[in-house]
Amino acid sequence: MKKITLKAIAERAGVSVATVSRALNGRGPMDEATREQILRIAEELGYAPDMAARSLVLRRTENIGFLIHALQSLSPHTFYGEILTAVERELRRHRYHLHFATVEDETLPPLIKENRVDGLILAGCDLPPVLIRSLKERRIPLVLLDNHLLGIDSVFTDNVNGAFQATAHLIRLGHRRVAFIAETLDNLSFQERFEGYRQALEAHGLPFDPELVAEGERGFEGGFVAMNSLLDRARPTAVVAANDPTAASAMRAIRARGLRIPEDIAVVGFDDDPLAVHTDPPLTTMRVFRSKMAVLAVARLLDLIQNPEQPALHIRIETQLIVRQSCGSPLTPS
Amino acid sequence: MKKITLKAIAERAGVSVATVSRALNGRGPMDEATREQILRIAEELGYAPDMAARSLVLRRTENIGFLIHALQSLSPHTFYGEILTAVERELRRHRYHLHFATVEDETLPPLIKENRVDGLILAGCDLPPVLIRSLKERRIPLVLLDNHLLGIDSVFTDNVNGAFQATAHLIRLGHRRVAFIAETLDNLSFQERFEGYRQALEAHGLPFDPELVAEGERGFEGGFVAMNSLLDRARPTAVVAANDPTAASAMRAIRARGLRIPEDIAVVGFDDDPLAVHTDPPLTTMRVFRSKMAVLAVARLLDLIQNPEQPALHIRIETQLIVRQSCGSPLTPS
DNA sequence: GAGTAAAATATTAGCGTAAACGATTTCTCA
DNA sequence: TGAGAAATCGTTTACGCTAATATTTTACTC
Repeated sequence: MKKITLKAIAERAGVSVATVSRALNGRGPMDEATREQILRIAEELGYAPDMAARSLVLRRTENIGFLIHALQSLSPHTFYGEILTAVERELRRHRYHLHFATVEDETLPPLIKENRVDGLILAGCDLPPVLIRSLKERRIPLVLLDNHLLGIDSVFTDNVNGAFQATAHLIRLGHRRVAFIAETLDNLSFQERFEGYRQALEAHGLPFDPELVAEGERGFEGGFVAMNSLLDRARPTAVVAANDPTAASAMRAIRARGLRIPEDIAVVGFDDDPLAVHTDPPLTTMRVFRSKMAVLAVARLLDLIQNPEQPALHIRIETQLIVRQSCGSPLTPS
Repeated sequence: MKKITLKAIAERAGVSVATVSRALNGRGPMDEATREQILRIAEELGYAPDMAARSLVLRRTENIGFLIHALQSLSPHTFYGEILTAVERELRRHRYHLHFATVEDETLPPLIKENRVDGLILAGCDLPPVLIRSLKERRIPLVLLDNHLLGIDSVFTDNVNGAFQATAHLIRLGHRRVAFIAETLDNLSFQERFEGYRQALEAHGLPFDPELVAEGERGFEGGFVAMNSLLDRARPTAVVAANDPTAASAMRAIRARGLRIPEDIAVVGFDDDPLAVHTDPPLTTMRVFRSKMAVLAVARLLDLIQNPEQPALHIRIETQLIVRQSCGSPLTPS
């Protein structure tokens, strides 16, 4: 089966390749009859332009790179999986394609230098800023997703305000000793959520007690570790977890000590991960709009590709409190 | 910043572009001194071959397509996320790149006709066989991952034997009324697991009772629906779930009726999804080797690209029983 | 040191496409 | 009808690279 090229169509239609190219791309005035005939033949032969030839001459690939830190791939929550598929869906709608790549350090991934992509979506706040800066210097259009950095376009979740609301929810339910736990604070999102937690305490006139803050370790059981070390030294009546896996993990630590949720300790998570509905009791959490982030990031990136010289835009998306049973419902306070 | 091409290097080194190309690709005999000089200059200038030009002439892209049914992206379990990142890691090791695409129906995804990839990994058994066949007819090297079909290379999990073992585990613990639930049986993997369940019953001399089989619906709450409808008409002492999310969901249905796990009903899942450790009690399940599948599929695909005319290979990977607390431990039988 | 073999490098062609430019035909209107 | 404008289409070039072929340089033999 030989490759179907412009030439093949040209021969069949008895015209030159340029005419075929013009007909297919709709450039310049043309005789409607011949255009239709060419389109018909192209359809018949199942023609599709060779991407290599096309991008060689057009200097663009219609590929977008989706970059994520390799760390995240290990992370078992589906956060970036959902974002990835949402980004792909949106790109497909615009006839773009998605290159998926992970980076482990600060070295430039090969797809950049090799001109494999027209732009980049950098997902997550674990990508080293040094890498981001050096990508920016190469003047590749790029958008940060779920991350932000001065001078670079970004679409991200309002973590500070989200954590504020989560904490305020607990305070409204009457809690006075509210703890904060995270797998790690070596992560911008979690730091911001921590900040939101502190602001909420302050706004409600509650003292900040460092004893009520615990860090665990990276990985799925980070929340378990954090919660245990916290319970070893203090006894909060409520816990704000930096994300849902951490919360779920912490819930296991709480129950392992014979404490009840939410009666003894209320728990609120963050992200509205699918697992939130499966914990026992189902987890109250802050919903994060992954697919909305994806759509906005793609739109921004495509705009940036068309028109590169623009001031950086920072799009912040608010979160939404999803009340389940892990804090006691507002109707039946714990 | 102008693009760094072979020509630029050639001019700097005072040789022709062909020599530079040969030096970089290591083809043909060369003066060691000039080769080293060329390599040095290329390094200095940060040269990387333009992928479009390269693949235009070489007729290959060093891109692999990773295809998945759009349905799966909605599915919140991390199964294919882990596989995806494992595939990407393995491809990167071989200096290949990954194109991520989802399909919603049987139409050929554009990346095929446009020559964007050298080969395909088709992940999951939800991809329409019609589509798979038509891809095969285009003679694109491809490997099925977590799926199998006669005449097409595949790497997949031994679902039948896995479910057999899961069921046998329950029977060994003394259970006689063992149920089977799935989100849907409209899926090869789940059908095979169902088959393994039946075979285990038969092998242990237990009758097959259709009353003890329930299907739910696609989506995260499928297990909840299935378990409820099952409990409405029957009362098993143990349940085999087609996968972990289904099991987790079913556990909620069981507890919602005030029944205890594993004392009243034992539960075993499938996949060893990360969430298995977070359920209460932690879920006994069959471990599936995602990253092993990924590595094998990539190896097979790259081999197939180099040497297309080979008989199809079918690589089946066994599962492993992971005993947690949802069945009662073998040491403390329920 | 001439003749030849071998090694090293240069020249050329071509991959499939789009765009610039040029050539031809058709149309418009005085 | 004829001149110019407009429409239509063909030719050429360029994109950056590799492979095939041609040419030069070097090395070697007697």
